[in-house]
Amino acid sequence: MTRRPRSAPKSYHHGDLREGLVEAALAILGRGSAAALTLRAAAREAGVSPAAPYRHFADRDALVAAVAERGFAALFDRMRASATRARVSPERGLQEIAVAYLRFAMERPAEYRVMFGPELADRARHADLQQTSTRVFALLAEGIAGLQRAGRVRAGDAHAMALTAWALVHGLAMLALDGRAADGDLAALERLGRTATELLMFGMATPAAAVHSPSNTPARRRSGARVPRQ
Amino acid sequence: MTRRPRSAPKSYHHGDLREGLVEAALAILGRGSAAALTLRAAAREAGVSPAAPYRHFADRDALVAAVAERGFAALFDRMRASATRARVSPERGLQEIAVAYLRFAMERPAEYRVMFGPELADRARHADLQQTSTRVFALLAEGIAGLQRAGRVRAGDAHAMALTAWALVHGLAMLALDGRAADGDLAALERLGRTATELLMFGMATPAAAVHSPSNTPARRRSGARVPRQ
DNA sequence: ACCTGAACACCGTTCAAGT
DNA sequence: ACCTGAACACCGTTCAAGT
Repeated sequence: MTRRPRSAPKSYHHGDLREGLVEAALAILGRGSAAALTLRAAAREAGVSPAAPYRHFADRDALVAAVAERGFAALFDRMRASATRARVSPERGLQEIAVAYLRFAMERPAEYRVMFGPELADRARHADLQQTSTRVFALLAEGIAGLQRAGRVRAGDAHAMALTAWALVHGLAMLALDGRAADGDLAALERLGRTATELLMFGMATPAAAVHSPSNTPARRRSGARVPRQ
Repeated sequence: MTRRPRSAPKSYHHGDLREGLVEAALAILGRGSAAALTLRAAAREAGVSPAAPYRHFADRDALVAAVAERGFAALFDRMRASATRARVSPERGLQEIAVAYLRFAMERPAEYRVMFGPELADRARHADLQQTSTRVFALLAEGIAGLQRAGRVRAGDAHAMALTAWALVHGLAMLALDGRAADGDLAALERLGRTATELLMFGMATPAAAVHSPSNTPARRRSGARVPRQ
């Protein structure tokens, strides 16, 4: 958001260079890997000199952050659309959010990698990015809070639960992009995503163990009524 | 593994240059970020010319792969030690594996990032890395298979379950390194890790919902007896 | 067999200069 | 106000040459 502070001044020969550089970066990511995304390559793609980007971005990381922010905004839209589409059951809705997330990662792998790449390790530098990525998390947290209100998810720290859900899908996405899961097969990854979210919803433990085992009862109680704040 | 094919020939002025370069790389990662790890910097640190590394590594990515392989080996040792230490209950053992994993990521953040970085996207190029990282996964898969044999974890695809567990802790580690979880506080991350693994073990659903809700029953059945292979 | 020195193309970034 | 041209330090990589 806040792409430009004031009105859009169609400066620069071809329009808005800041926008043009982000588009160029997305094009580079779309056809290559994250390593190909250099400031100079983006400038070339946009048809300007290597120094021109510095009028609009403090450094290379700032361009990367802008691209990542675009990515999070697109991911947010996908997730929300998917959630409102799947009105079968609340649980199903959360599951479809996860599937939409994984689909995004598989369709735009280089862009997804950049969204979580080391360039943005100190995220305080990029306020817009921080804000947009937080919206993705908020979507998950709201979904879980809604399930709690509906009595479908146990009481407890919705924040910790949402982080757990995010970690799960993000981890699956990364393992898939690394070729460690689903082997590049989108349908397989979607199945794995549904399985994983079901496991998170209903647990891996046998129903008998969850009820009778002495070692499980306290753990279960802790993860329920008073999940520790993180 | 297979650090050197034949006997260790103490060539190069200071010993074994291949080994020296890996040590240098680890030192660089230990005091800086992943961006500081360049071939030339590693060569400088090892006291050789910029071209010398090419006697031992095909390119920069090969050095990164060797460093990552070290990381996975160290992570494997930590996880296994932690699992054998926590002999309280099998579930507890799995939980302690997760905590050991998260602790490793927090203690060696740059190294952890390199282990999952984009440089190693095509992992087929680095057979040793592939093999060692697979051992980490196998440790999780064996732990879950053991829980299944003990009747503590429901029957189903142990491979999918292990991938789910790995995705969860890997996702938590990444979110923590990105400052999105636990805010740099190791103790908070350990709590979050225990909470998350408990949620995966016992589920987020209310016990009532898991048993009575009509929409959950088929889902539960699917995630249990015959989890789809991925 | 292993390393050095020099070189090439490329990158991030800066800065004076142009319009 | 925005962009160009030239420059600097740095990087990955190659290759002839040294020992």
